[in-house]
Amino acid sequence: MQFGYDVYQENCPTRHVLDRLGDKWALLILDRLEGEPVRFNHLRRDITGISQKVLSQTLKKLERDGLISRTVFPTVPVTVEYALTPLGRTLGETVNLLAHWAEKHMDTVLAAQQAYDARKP
Amino acid sequence: MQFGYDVYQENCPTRHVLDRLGDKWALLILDRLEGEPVRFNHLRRDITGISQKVLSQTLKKLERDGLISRTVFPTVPVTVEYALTPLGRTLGETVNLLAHWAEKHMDTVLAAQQAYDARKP
DNA sequence: CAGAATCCTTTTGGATACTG
DNA sequence: CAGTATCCAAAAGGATTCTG
Repeated sequence: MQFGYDVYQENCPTRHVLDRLGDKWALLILDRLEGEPVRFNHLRRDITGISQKVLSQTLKKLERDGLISRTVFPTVPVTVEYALTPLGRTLGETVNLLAHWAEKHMDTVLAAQQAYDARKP
Repeated sequence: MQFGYDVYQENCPTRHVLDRLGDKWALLILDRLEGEPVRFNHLRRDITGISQKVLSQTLKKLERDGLISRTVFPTVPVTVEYALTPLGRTLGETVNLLAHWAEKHMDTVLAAQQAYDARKP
């Protein structure tokens, strides 16, 4: 099955969704949130290389899309937990397939890259 | 199932693969190439909004990863066909699931966005 | 037809400092 | 702890021109 024709057109709502998924950090965050809820700085430590600014922005987008929830606990200092919503959980299963593909075919991709670079240096 | 722990670390090869998939155009191109091979300008016309430069760059990356093939026909003027490789075809199935998710849950996401914007104007 | 090259604008992202 | 605000460097992207 392919996308319907209109998905290739601009301003198609599905394109907006794909734009969001087409974010290297979003996929990693969604995957990380499977299992238990995770606090902000915990995410920041776990997902190496993401800056605090970009993490903050990405979480906000995912929350806006209804994929993750943000829960504030009135401790001192304040604690914030991020978790997948039911909607986010349905997407998580799909993301896992992507992750599984990546792990399974990673070696093949790397070999293809090296072959390509050898052909076109 | 989640990613292995190392996937969250920088310079993990799986991250490189996910970076490539985390490209809004790559997903659309992979999907469009299911079915028959497609020529450059045909892709350009079908995938509305992509510039010739970005299409060219994206195709090159996908070819380097071994996901698509590029075949040159010595016509005048020259004709170039892009198609999924067997490897690309295995990924295509996963991409379809993502596309299917997007089409199915698009309305829910849009509603979540409007609710979010209403809460935080 | 299928691009490469160039230029220039827009976006993105990192570093730093500050706040409830 | 969990961010926001600001400034600046880097990268991505569009428009245009040119070519085998």
